[in-house]
Amino acid sequence: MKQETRKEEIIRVAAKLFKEKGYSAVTMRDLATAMGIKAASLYNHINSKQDILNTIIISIAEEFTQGMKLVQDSKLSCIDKLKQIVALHVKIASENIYGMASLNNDWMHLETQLNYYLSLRGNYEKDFLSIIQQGIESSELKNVNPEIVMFSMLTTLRSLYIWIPKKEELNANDLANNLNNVLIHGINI
Amino acid sequence: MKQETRKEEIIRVAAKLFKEKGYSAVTMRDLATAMGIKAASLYNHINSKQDILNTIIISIAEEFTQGMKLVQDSKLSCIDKLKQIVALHVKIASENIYGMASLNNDWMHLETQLNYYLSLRGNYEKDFLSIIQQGIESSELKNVNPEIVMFSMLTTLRSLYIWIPKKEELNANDLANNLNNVLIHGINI
DNA sequence: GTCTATATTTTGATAGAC
DNA sequence: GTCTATCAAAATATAGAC
Repeated sequence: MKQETRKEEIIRVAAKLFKEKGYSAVTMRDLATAMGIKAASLYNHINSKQDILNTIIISIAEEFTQGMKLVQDSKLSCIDKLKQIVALHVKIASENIYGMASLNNDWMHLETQLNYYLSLRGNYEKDFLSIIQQGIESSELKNVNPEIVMFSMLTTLRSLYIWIPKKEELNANDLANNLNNVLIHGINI
Repeated sequence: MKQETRKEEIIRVAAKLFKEKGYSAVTMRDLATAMGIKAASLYNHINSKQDILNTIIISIAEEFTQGMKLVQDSKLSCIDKLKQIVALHVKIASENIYGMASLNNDWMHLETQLNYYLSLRGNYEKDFLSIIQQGIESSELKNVNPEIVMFSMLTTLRSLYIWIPKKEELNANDLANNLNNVLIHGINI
């Protein structure tokens, strides 16, 4: 278990504040107070507020990109690939509740890294859609609108960070299984 | 067709800017520029930035509350009630793309109206959950986790404002039908 | 209904002492 | 690694002329 550096601690606390009020509404004084120090002291560890946001968002976005690559390279059926994607989201969201909020809500406040983030997101969605389309072609999935399926699954998965903290009694495995049932098999008899 | 007042125009333009950058990141100067006037002139029509947010969010939240009441008072089956809720979200989101963004992302910046908003939202979710639970009891729905079903449906529906503008070729009816299929009947064969 | 001018507060960030 | 002191810019909002 690696010891958390002061810089990492600042980023972790910042992500928590960003989740509660959003990047723009959190001031460096808010962050300093939460750390128990003065605002000026933050700059001994980080370069700027913007740098904190970059670190939070890009690290998670790259984690998703890596996870999607593993799913694609696998020889799984389409439905099993979708289940792997559900598990990927449950895992990342569980481990990074606060960061997921910034990824979802504050990506537009990225500056130098905005285009890089958008390219990662665009590719992720392209790959996701392609899995669904293959499932329809191979008759593994119903002939549904693939974009609506992706939209529905992805918004649910991207919002897990809101919901996981309210349901601490569900472990990651149970949550992923329940989500698979609901998202893939539907809810009617 | 009632003529739009200057105040309504300001609120409409503000909602559009709030959607793009969030409430906190939009300045009164941004809003004034978008209106083609100076910031000070805004205050001839509105009391404060906060008042704009109140108006945007509370009006939509009350619209949802009203719609849910109609669904509850109906004698429809559980699945038909869920379909009515889907249609309600599609309708409100279609008519108020920008306002839905504030409702979803900037409710925490409400001040005097925060508790009122939270009570409306809490009651809405309570009613939604109750419909799902009744469907399970009456065997109209599978024995799924009702909270996961509500979470999945509600996050998808609440995010429609992101997605509708990208799919202008789908009218509200087609979208609602497609969503019903995906959300209720699932996607696998 | 819009303007200029301005008051007041808050913001991100830096310099330099300890 | 933290502090005090401070800067320069930007924020919401008001007053009063036109």
